[in-house]
Amino acid sequence: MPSRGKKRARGPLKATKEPDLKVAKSETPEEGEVPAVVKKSGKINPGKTSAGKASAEQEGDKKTYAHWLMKSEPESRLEKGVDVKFGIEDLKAQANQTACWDGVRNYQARNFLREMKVGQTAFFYHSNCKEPGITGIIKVAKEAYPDHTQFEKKDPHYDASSSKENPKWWMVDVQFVRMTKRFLPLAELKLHHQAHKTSGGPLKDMALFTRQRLSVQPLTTEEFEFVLSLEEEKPH
DNA sequence: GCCAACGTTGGC
DNA sequence: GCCAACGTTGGC
Repeated sequence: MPSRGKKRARGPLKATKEPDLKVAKSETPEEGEVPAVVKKSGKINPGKTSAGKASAEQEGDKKTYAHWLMKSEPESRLEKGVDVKFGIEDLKAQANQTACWDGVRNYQARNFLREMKVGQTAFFYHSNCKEPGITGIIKVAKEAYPDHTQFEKKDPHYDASSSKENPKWWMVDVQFVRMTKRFLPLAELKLHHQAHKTSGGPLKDMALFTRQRLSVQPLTTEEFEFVLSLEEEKPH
């Protein structure tokens, strides 16, 4: 498997301690949630209901997702002396066209990784590059398990504060499914997002724009299908 | 390369 | 527990 090119790190390499279950902040390890989307049942949380994020959906359960968007950098960039480049071509080059999605160091993204189920599909998004956008489709090949790179001192994503007994960071395996029929540029997606904000269209709340720096994000079925439908359209 | 957005850290 | 300083993400 891949032990080379890796996805992007994201996040603090130094986090000191896991805020475990303390506050209901959205990135709290176990309770992280997507503010824009829904809240969990009335268990923990509150403290301060507030915040206006009134959450949608009902009170009962946490919203679940079947589609995702995962960002990775297709162009070389050194992080602590290690190249973190991992574009879709790099995924295709792996045995079985499968790789582990290591290096995620953001609690909210980590929590989404843990929600993923085998067989679910995700868009492979190229970030921090000449042409940012969606380039292909991948699927979850293995559910979340501890990210080994957090224990490797040489790895750019090493985290001294984590332990094997209680790993802080997780990853999934993903497998290449296909390239999108055409590259779907960020700029084009953004045009739709903007238009949908007024028209109420499917991309009005897309996480790519509302949760800007999140490297692993969920899509609703409506969002996923709308984006897929763009494959058939003319480039914008 | 610049820099806005935003998550994390740590002083108080 | 607030919040300013700091560091990272990632488009442009």
